[in-house]
Amino acid sequence: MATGRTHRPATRSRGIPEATVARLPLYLRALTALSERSVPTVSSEELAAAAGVNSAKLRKDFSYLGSYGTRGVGYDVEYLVYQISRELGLTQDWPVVIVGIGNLGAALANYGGFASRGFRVAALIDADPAMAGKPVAGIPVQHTDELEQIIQDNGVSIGVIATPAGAAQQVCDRLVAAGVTSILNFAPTVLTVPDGVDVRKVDLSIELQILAFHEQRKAGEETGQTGPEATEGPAGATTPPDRAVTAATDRKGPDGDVPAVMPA
Amino acid sequence: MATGRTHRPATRSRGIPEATVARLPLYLRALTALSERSVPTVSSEELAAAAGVNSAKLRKDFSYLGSYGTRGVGYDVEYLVYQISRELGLTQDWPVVIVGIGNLGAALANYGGFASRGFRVAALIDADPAMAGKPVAGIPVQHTDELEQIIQDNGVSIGVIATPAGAAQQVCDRLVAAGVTSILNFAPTVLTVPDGVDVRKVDLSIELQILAFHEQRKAGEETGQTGPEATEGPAGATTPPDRAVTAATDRKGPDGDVPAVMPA
DNA sequence: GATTGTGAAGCCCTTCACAGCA
DNA sequence: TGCTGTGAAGGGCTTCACAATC
Repeated sequence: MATGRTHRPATRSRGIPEATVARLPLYLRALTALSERSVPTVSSEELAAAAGVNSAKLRKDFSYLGSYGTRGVGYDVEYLVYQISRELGLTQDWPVVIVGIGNLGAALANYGGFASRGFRVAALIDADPAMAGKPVAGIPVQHTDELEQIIQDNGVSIGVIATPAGAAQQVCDRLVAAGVTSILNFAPTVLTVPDGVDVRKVDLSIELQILAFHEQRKAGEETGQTGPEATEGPAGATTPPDRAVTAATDRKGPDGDVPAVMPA
Repeated sequence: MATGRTHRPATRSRGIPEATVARLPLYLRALTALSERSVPTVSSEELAAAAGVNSAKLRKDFSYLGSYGTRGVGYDVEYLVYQISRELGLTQDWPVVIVGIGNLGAALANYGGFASRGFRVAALIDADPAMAGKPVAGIPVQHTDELEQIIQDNGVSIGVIATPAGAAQQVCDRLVAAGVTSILNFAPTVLTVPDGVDVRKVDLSIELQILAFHEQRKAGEETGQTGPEATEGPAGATTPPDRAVTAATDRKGPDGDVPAVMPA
């Protein structure tokens, strides 16, 4: 998963666990696909397979929403689509602004998955005056100066930040001051927000780094190595820290088997 | 955070918890920033603040890597940067291919965060013949026909899928058959892969849906409502399911207090 | 007979609080 | 004295397994 969690410890609103909330969109997508194929009912086993989870988890998740299934039969697809949509708040219209219309911002503006889920791109905002008026995904880009006005005029409560890291906090502050209370952050920065504002973060390079970790592990297993400790010291590393090769003491890895260099 | 977890139950490689692995990139980014400002040492408290976590968690995380700090002093920034980089496997070069060069694929190709972390975009691949040869982010796009050859020639083990949902599984199969063992999936589909292949998923619309859930909750609290149950029935909903308004039985929400309609 | 809904058990992760060390 | 490293406690999520229900 991309990363992001809120600063607040997990509101756990009305008893629905965060982990369950995070899976509801998955179920919804699988159900929508079934609905389009006019499938009337589905069992927890089938739906779980389509959503990529196990069936016990799915049933437990649904139990937090209520008793929406029929024993011996399964779940009514249309009914469940509606219940989940309602629970997620997708039965209402959510105007969204995207700030930072670079490659990523444009990709987001063009992303069909938003409109089909009750999200409406109310405005695209960029700091570059040259962008102003240029249409992206059929929507003219507006200048950052108008940010506050746009938020208020459209009653926007969700903002998407796709600016460079350096501008993110400032944009965030302005969004929050103007009334936005939920932020989806694509900039590689930790945003500071007041209580009551939710931030979720999507970090492209973090996901790759997690994959690299496991990939490295696989390579090690193949050759009988136990892990990165096997490649000892900074020699051959792409970023050897010079300060690290000064004093040497007995530093231990978690297995206590590999001495390493120590900082001065 | 984006979502994605692997199908396999959490490799927990060499005793480092998944949750810790997922935070290492955050620490690394914060440390890199300190390093650029030539800060020599940092305490768990300071670093935790910069990374957006609490200090106990950070110390616990680092304890899985080894004893890399100095009591009474803190952590040596350069040394820690190196240790974490090594643990994540970033001291080696990871050639990556991006498949699907639409808006998102182009954004990814241009994303600086990759190159600076040991990831090298080895090739851009697209199914559209008209794209072939066109440079994106300075790299000429190649046609899907050459996928297998590219993977093998470059020893690629990590693939990024940024195609439409319909093409994702097929691309995934070909990547895996050609030798890719880690996949970062941006397409809104559940990918099926053989054992030994890791998949992480980043889903843009899912993140927004999770925000909408909490946003709705906030709105409910303000007006004294308890939650979505307060708006009863499909009336006024954007997607009212017709099948849902036929038979009515005593359906209960989790609090057992709100009757709802039921499928036929 | 089939499938849901759910207590109970187990696991993993977070947080606490303090011993250990520089 | 100050800060790390970590056992222990606590909490949340997943999984099991079966009673309840159609």
